Amino acid sequence: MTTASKDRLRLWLRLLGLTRHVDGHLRDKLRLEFKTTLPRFDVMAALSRHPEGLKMSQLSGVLRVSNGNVTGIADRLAEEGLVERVPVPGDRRAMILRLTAAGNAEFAEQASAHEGWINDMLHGISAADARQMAAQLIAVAQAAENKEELDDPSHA
Amino acid sequence: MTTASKDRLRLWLRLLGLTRHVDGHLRDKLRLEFKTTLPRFDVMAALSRHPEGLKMSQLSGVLRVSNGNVTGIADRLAEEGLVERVPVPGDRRAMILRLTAAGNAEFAEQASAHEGWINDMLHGISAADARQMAAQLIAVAQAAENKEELDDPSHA
DNA sequence: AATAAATACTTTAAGATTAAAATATCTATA
DNA sequence: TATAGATATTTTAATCTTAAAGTATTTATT
Repeated sequence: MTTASKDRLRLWLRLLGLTRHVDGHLRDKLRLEFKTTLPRFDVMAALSRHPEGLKMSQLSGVLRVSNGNVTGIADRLAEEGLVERVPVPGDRRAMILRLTAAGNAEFAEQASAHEGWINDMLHGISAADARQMAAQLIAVAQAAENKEELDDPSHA
Repeated sequence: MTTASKDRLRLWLRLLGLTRHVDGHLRDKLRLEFKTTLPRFDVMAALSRHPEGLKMSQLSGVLRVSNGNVTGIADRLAEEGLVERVPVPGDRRAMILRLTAAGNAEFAEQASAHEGWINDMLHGISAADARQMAAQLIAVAQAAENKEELDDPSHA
């Protein structure tokens, strides 16, 4: 292919390498320090942003994972008393998932540690550089999404 | 925490968001166009860079995944005749995994498509910007790794 | 040579993930 | 009011993933 194509491929491999590295470190930390996993953390983080809870389908939408996936994670979190399923008045098909008091307390500790781990790992980047790179990544992501709309107008 | 810490956290979330987006798209494409998966592609890509083959342990080292993980993927690729296990002369514990002729041919097609998909998705970035960002990411990754050595000198 | 320790790989158990099928319920239409 | 279609969730089957345990073989020590 073109050299531009190779440059973009190399960028992707760097992006993937760094993300996997940080991601793996976060998983290790969550396992060792909190006996939990990143998917569980992600579910609790989403619920934490919505104290009134989220319907299962909203949750899988926010997290961009399948419905069935959330079912299993919610089951295990509920077993431990960290989340609870609440019926939705007026719609017996739906269930709202929300953090329990215990879940809220547990997540507060995890979230604080999580921010600290990332701050440690990315400490080599100044705040200004972090903001600049984040802005650049937004532009990249938008370019990627625009491309997909051209390919598949159903998402437009 | 500090605002710098929040800036780094936001950068991480952007990085993760873009990576997951591209990653998901690649998985979809591999499934729909080649009836395969990213882990299988990764194994074949590693073997493609080593035509003489790799020992199972070398392969899991290169891919940074567990030994048992590679066993299962190799089993399925071998069933389809894309890779083969070759005994290592002088060490009956070890096995070398390498692409078959069919595996080589199949991977050549997949790799070419793969580069094209990434080029399409990242088309919004100029070649120069791609090189610049890749360099920046290398610096970030190195900073992250140096930090870990300070924490855990066993990796030094 | 015998045995202890290390190495290479596979197996197992548990969770994560998806697509597709199955259930249950709701909504709209005939 | 039937009933057909849509929606919300769970279940199922397959793959991926890891840590830990298990098997086989090699290497080092006594």
